Amino acid sequence: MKMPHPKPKVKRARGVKTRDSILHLAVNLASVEGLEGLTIGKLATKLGLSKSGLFAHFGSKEELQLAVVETARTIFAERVIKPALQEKGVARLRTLYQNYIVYSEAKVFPGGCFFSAVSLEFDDRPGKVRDLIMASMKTWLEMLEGTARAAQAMNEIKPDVDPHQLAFEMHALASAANWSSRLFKDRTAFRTARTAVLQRLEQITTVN
Amino acid sequence: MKMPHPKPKVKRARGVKTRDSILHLAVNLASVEGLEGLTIGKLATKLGLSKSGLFAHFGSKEELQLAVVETARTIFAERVIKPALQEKGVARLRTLYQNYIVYSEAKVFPGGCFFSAVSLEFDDRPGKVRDLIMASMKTWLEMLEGTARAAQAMNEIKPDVDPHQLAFEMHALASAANWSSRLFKDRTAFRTARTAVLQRLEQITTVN
DNA sequence: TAGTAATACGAACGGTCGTGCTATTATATT
DNA sequence: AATATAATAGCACGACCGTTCGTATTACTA
Repeated sequence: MKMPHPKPKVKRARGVKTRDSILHLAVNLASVEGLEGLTIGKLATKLGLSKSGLFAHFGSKEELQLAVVETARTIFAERVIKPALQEKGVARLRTLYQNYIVYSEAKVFPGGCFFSAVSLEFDDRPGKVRDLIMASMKTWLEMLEGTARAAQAMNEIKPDVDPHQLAFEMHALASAANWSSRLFKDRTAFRTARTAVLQRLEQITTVN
Repeated sequence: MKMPHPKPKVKRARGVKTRDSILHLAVNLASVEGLEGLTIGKLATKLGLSKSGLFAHFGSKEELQLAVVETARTIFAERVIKPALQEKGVARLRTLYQNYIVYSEAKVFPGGCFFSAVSLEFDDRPGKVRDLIMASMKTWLEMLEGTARAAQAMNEIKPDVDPHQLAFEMHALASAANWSSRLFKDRTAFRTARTAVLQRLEQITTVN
């Protein structure tokens, strides 16, 4: 039985790096032009790669799209969800919302919220990509709803409030801010959306 | 000087009819697959026309897209706005909202709200198509805002309410209902959105 | 009935798409 | 240094895209 040296830290490094650079360009591009607007040739040209070389990293366009959505998911979690987990109760809810607005407004993706852009694009294209987008959005909505429910259990939100309803409204206002800012190229929508949610929360919270 | 007979009622009838049938198919298709997903060849095949014959009606794909948006605009006005004009004050506002929900839920377009589908698709593609979509949505939002303002002038809405803010919120909730119903294929979102708006209106109206 | 527009068709164009094959280069292991 | 393996390039394919052009068909006019 052979007993080789313990595997050195990295076995393969070159491929992972280019793969990452591909995905980061792709996710930015997709937020602007959509997941279907993504083109293997265009990506390759912009990165100074060959079409086939880039293609080999994924094996199919669908796999590329899936990887792009996963990348966006990670970034979203890092930027919006994770920082809010340090808070509790209604403060966490407020922070989640605030983080989403900032994530959209600060152009973490140049085309605004990645998921707003692609979820309407793929809502009628059955397949793995649609499923993954759908699951991502479900996770987000459930995060809002669960947080609201927890805050309610802590008596920070009035008991007659429906957490599902509240989550829906918060998401609606946040999305609309993103939508308005994209279509009309004005940033005032973020403030309008923030005003709406603050007002709504004031009505239903028991603490400030 | 010649004095010809008065022009007969219709000079050209054949072309207009096929053009209409093209546009009605195209607007339905576009609500599902987007304006860029529209393909002249696909349209022609589905209608039993030749690609070039269909193309001749518009001269370019952009012109086709513009005509499609105009068609959608007309249908939207007919279905959502026009019937509400018989009402006044806050009743008109309620009817506008209700009509939008029904328009989305009843699948006037098979892909849900046409403008929700295409406005995010074209928000980063400068050109006449984007401008037309933008103008359409602006008209809609101003319709909501103007109606709210009029209702306020009639003392049916409390004076401290910002009509712009209210219009934004109503549109946000309506869009989110459309979005949720499309992505998750569930119809409960329409009820959730309706609940939210009714509740909101109850807070700020002075009449029932 | 002849002539003239309006419509529609068929074939072809240059381009770009995703994808497969084969060769070549760069890295890692022996 | 030799070799195995992973990463990238080159090239070609069939399909479909929007668009053009010349021609045939249809309908209206004179």
